[in-house]
Amino acid sequence: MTDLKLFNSLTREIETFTPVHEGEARVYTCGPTVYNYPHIGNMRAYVFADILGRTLSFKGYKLTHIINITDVGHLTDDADEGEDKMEKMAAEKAQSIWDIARHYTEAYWADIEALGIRQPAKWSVATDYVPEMIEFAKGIADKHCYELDSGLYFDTSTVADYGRLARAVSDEEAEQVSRIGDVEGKRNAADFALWRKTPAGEKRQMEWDSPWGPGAPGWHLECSVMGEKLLGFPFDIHTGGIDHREIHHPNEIAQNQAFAQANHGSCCGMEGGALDNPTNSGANIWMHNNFLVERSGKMSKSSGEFLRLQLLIDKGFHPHAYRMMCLQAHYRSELEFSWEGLEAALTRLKRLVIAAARLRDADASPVAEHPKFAAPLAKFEEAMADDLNTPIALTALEDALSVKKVDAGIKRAVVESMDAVLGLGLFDLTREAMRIRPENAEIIEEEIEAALVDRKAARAEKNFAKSDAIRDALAAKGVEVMDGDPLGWEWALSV
RNA sequence: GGCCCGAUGGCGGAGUGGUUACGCAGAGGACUGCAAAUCCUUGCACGCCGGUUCGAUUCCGGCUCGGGCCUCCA
Repeated sequence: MTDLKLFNSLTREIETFTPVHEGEARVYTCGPTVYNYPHIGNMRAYVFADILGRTLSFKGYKLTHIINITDVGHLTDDADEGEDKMEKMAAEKAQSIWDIARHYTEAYWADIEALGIRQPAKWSVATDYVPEMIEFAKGIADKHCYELDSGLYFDTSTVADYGRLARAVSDEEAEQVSRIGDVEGKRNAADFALWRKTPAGEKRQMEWDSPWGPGAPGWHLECSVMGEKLLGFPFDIHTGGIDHREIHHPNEIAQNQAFAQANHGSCCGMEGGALDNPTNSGANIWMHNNFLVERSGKMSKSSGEFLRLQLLIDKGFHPHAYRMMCLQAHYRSELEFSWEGLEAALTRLKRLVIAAARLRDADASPVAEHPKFAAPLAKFEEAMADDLNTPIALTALEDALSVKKVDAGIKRAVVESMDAVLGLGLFDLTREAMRIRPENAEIIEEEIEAALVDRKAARAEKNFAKSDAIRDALAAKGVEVMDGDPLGWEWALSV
């Protein structure tokens, strides 16, 4: 089998995947902060992580995948002060912060399921790990941290190669032009809080006691702690959105370096914990998916249409159309979102489902070495092994489906094996299920079926004027009639 | 101001030092009462200026334009 090659953001190079533990793959994915609904741009990260996990499984590795749920700790505005996002939303909604977290976690999980994303081994919830975070912070506090009125801060000058992941330049080299008011007393502009003290006289909904007083953990601590607790240092792959490459992950790496120095005397075997050896970062490979963008700029929750997955469904799109859209682009490329593009993805998906349906009655045979499938299978494997090149893998799938004069059982087995990696669910989807009623549809299915009965009668009498009138009337309400198709009719999407 | 990325046909989007994927849309055909759906076939592109090279869309430099990050964000 072809070696799996993955792009490591830390080295900025394609590397061959070599597991830390023989036959295993341990993956940590930065998950959502559950203070609001996820938009479809957020979800690209989890489609990507899912594809990575499926590929590792396909390659035969025993996968342990962790996705965290951040239900504490992120602020609304500047680096270390300002309102907590969670607390702010709780106040706005006049709900308990815990209710807010549960509500948005469930909304996120609904999207995960709708997109056919496999369940991770564990959803790790940040607030379940606060004692461990405090222990972690205590362990590195002496050598790497200092205390200010607002919290416990990490001194980024105490670890080697700070900011390597982001290709950041150090304070001395760069004229820091900060757009934010800095926290008084910080030793380096990049220093960040491990523990945020609750201001005197205030009481937060979420706060814990600590050696530094009551407060809440800093935003970067949870991932270091949960990664180490659940997967061990070093683990194999850490994923997240490309935005994490600049701040969150460099800080996480700095914490990991400090942790390893404190616990092992050196960082995972390397003196000084230099990042020339990625192992010292806590994970061997750091992977980042690029953004989904739209003409108006980055996905936004505050301006314009809030692009939730549910909005796509309300407009008549099956959620897997969005998955298809993601798969058509490489995860490291920006992907342009448009409704037209989503329609194109839906059409492509429908045609694949139709092709798969023709194999539905065939029993999947073992994927015997069949000469006609050798090329598509090889193309598929090479594409996925080449840093998860799903756009090419998709064409291999289509190549396999278009092989002529071949046993359907074998074809089904080949297609299933590919779809297990891409996760489109071709044999579980039906065209009927993909015929989603747009929220603004002016007609219900019963009326359509009734009209089609009348139309059929008119056609039998060769009263084409009448049958065409019925068809036009349906078309006016967004229904497309398809005589030669078993499905009979379809919503004509227009967004 | 600093760091970084991108520019491929109508749209989306791969990839490559020499024959330039694929999808959607378009065109033609089969099928249909006519359409639609489906199937088959198919036209169309590598931002600009230099350089390296026998040869560049692909490598290098410059330019223009666009975008991201430097503040929580997938």
